[in-house]
Amino acid sequence: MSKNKKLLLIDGNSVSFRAFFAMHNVLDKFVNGEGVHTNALYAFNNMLEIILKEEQPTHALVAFDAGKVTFRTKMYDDYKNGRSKTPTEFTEQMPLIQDLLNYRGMKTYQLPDYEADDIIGTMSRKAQAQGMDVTIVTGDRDLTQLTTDKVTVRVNVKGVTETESYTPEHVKEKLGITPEQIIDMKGLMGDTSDNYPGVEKVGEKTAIKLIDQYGSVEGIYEHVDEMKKSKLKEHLINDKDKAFLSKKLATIDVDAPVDLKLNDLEYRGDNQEQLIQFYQKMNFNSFLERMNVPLENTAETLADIKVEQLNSDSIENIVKSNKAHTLVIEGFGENYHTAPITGILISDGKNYYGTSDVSILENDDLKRWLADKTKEKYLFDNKRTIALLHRYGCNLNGVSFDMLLVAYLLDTNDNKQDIGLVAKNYNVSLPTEEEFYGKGVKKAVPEDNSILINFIAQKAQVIDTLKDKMLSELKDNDQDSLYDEIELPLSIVLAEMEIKGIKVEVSKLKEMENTFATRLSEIEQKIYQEAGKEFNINSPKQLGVVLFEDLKLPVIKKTKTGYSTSVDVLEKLKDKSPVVEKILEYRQISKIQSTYVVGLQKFVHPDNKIHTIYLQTLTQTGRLSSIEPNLQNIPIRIDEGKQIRKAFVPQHDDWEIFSADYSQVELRVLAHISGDENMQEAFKEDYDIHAHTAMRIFGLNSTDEVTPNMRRQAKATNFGIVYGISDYGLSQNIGISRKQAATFIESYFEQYPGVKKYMDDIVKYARENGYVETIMHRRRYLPDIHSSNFNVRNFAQRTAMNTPIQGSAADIIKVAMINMQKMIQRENLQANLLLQVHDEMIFEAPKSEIETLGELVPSVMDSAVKLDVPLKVETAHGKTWYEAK
DNA sequence: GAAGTCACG
DNA sequence: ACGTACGTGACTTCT
Repeated sequence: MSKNKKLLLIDGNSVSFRAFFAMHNVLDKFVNGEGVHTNALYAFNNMLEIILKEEQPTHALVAFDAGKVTFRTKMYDDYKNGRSKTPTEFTEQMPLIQDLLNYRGMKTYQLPDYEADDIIGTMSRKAQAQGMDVTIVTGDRDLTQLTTDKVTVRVNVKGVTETESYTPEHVKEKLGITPEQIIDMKGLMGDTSDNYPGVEKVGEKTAIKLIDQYGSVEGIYEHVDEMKKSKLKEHLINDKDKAFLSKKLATIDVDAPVDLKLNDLEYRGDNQEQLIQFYQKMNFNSFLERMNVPLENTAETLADIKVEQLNSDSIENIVKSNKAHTLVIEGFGENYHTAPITGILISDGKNYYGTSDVSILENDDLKRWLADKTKEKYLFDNKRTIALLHRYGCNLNGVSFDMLLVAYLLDTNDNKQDIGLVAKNYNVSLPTEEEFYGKGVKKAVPEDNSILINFIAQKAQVIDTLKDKMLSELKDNDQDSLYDEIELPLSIVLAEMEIKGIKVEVSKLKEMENTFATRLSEIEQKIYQEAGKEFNINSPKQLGVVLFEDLKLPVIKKTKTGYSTSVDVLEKLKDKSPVVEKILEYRQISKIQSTYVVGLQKFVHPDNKIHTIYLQTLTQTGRLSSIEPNLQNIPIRIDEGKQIRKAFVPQHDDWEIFSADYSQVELRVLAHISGDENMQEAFKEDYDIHAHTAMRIFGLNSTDEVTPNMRRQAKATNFGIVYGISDYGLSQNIGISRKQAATFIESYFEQYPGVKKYMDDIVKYARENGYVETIMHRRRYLPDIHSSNFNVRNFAQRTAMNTPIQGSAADIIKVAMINMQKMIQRENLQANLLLQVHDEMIFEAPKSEIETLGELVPSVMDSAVKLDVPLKVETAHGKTWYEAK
């Protein structure tokens, strides 16, 4: 017996729309030869590949909406009104999607006056009546009302390649109602995106409760008089007409005049020849590869690169050439401060010279060429390359193209330090580091040397191939000066900081290790006594049992896996049992001990210094991050932890540590970009900003009346604003009620109306453009701003508010770092910039230079950029990092 | 490798 | 009605 027939129905409009936003961040990378965008087309096809493989349909249909006017708009004028207009980058792709479906052998259909839903509903019932199985694919959850034993609805989640399958059981499980009752639910709650009302104050939860009790909208109104007097009852009665209208609007027509026969929908697969031509026109290399079509310009040719030996003869050619060269210095191992160089490759785009004999780096001509800033070079990861070469006694200058930096600026999600991954985004195939070297225990350099050299030659070719395209994208985004004047010069500054390193007194750490060890075992014994047994205090699981089962303390918060034992919980239990305080103390000390006192020692090199690695291309906002070890989170807030800073010292006796930090930089940035006059005035007059805020939001006449508690609350509110405020978040942070927090926020926005306007405008900007920007045009794409999920969307909105603030502050200090390094050279100082911690710079310098730095550093920092408010800088110095604060 | 916790701005 | 602050990295436990 042959397998059962299966009909695949796709909601063309909703899936295309989701496909568009799923790949919105790569919009400009997906353009065909005629300048038409292809991102939605590409994502749609990806989805098709997966669905066709999984479903193996015998019949298929893709339904589209016919136009703006439908029987629903005739019923209700405002149906789907007020939607923001569809971007032209999207509409221009719709004909292409139709073409694609045609070549893939799938029937498409639309019907005047009806929406795609109705076509799908009607055909699903026809197919079901003939005993066929049906799968519906859509981005619209409302279609789950069509679910039956024979009909499965797959709704796109997170982009289009993943779906959630709805069967009647799954609907029941998720919502607690039957598929048929979904229209009752929609009738009661309405739909904001389709713009119909429902009953006031009734959302999903209330709607489901009512349906559970009365079965349907009709059932509810039969019994509405019996209901207890309540606001809900009033709303139900007032909005009765709306409920019935909305139910009608939500109902998919399963009997639309569709003139299609099931036989017309038989699916016979791709029209290979036309599809290949189409893919070629769209530059869809990855799909071509999957069809085993040889490509003109990628993998096959890359593998065939002829590499000549890099030796003194070839170096002669390189040195006398005036062409730009691509440079690959391959290191093996994660941390490039210790990793050996395993291969070197230089190419002028035509000839490839490579070797794994590192002694070539002793060649003076090569050394001179590398250091010559008039010899232009392209590479991937400037900072890493400088650091690797430095350990082999070579300097590097003249780099104009760093593919890693450019990729990150174009899209902060391209932040993996892996050229293979970046290449993939441009449809160029190159193995990733993991694919080439393997992972885990299998990770190794290939025994056959020529394989390695060939790999790094491929890297060089990819850099060369993509350079012009990436640089022109950069220009289109107006990001060329961010790259030329900030990120590229910064990569050199950071390399110098990492290479210089900061000196650490290991003896000091050893001393602390002993003290803390004794103290820890003392606390440990006391905790065991109180608990009445020995257990692993570091295990949240075991600790949870002791606190909440043995000692029966009240459970404040739960995690996915059990009881929460985090600080805020323990703080609330402090007065319930003396053991809680000891546990807090134990946690604090043991954190300091393991992460810092013991942890840092592992990173001290033979030169008695720690050489961190700054990740310049990781964060979504433009900040740096620091790893192996992280020197941006050395304790300061509590004194026991702050002691760690006594181990950080200058590299010479008679030198000091000097630190300089921006005061309130993020709020100043906010005052600048929001243009809020009241906040700008506060900074121009150099008021205490938190006290000033307190005075305003508490309606006082002068800052003299501000109590410390008011100032604390105002400070928290200022932070909250920067983070993209929510009343709940603020209430949790300062321990007030949610209502009070809401009042704070409300009066905050009254006092700083410009800030309110900024928050509204930036979210709107993100919705319209798909990204937000800093003052230096650093971009962050926010595809989630269009999410139908409330939480996901809200998170994206807060991010839209926060990123320009945090990111612009990051821009500012980056400029200051570059200018500072120039200043040190110009003034011929011995001082070294060692660390950056987001809003501060830490230097070491001879004592004799401290006074000069005290003048120079603040002036360089506060003039880094010109804002509408002044920047303020505070400095300190001392024998150790501890004292320089 | 995920989850929980906690260090920093 | 929904469930929260923004951005990071490292250590420990446990599956």
